[in-house]
Amino acid sequence: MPELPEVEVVRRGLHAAVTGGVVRSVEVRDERALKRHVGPALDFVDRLEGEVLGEARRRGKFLWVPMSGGAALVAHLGMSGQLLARPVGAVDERQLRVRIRLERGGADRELRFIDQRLFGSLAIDRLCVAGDDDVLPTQVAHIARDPLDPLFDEPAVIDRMRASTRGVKSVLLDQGIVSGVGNIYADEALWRARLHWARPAASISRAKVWELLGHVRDVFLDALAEGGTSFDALYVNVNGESGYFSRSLRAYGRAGEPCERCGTPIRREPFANRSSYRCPRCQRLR
DNA sequence: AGGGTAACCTGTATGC
DNA sequence: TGCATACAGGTTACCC
Repeated sequence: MPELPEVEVVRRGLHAAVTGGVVRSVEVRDERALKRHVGPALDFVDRLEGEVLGEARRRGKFLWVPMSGGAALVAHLGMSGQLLARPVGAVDERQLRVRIRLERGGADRELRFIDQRLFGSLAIDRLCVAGDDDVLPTQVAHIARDPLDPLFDEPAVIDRMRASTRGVKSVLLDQGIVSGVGNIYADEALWRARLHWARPAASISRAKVWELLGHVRDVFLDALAEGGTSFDALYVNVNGESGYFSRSLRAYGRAGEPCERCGTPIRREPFANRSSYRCPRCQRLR
């Protein structure tokens, strides 16, 4: 569920809530929430306890918090993951999977990982130096920079996208080419660019792909300004608050509603075991 | 190479 | 009320 804007909202919240905290204890209530951790739950707990948490970082949809010992606490929210900063003693959420008790400035609080569907997970991972001198957790090394990254190499990404004969949406969702885009924002950017999701990327002009990436960046920034997209209580920031960008969606989830440009009803179509939404008039194949 | 599919999970909405 | 089905923001593996 959470795509770049939602994950970035969480990252900013983590910065305010946990940076500088010392891990006092860790409770793993469901080991399935450690899917990305190499090793048993006990190892996860041992490597986390006593560490001082640094400043939260993000690449694409991955989050991590560097720790004093040199490793990092890595999080991916999957479809339904949440990271919440809660006071000690607050009532446990139904899907609370991992509880991390922190001490900061003499006060205790909890960083909680909640995940309904368990496609997200936490892990302790070591940091490595990736291609361009970037320090990343090893499991994040294959993730490309996102369009909001100051070092995003736009001409190189345009080349890579146009080197593919795949459908343009499939390329947008490929986190190894451009990261942070998921099903919602792919459909929104394609609507803004008037492109059909199945259009082969290689058939789109350089200028048009450049425009498309501009729309991806714009829709990310628009969503960020609204606190992200929440359809229900599944996506919330670290304080448990929803975002409001769902009001501004123009394609995603709007099947049957008139396109804001031309009035034609938005259509839902099967795509890669999920759904794509497009305007059948503005976003044609040829 | 890249598409289709399934697997990993739980919860909600809908229809009968 | 119950039951069956479809669907949901992601990622990865495997099979053609």
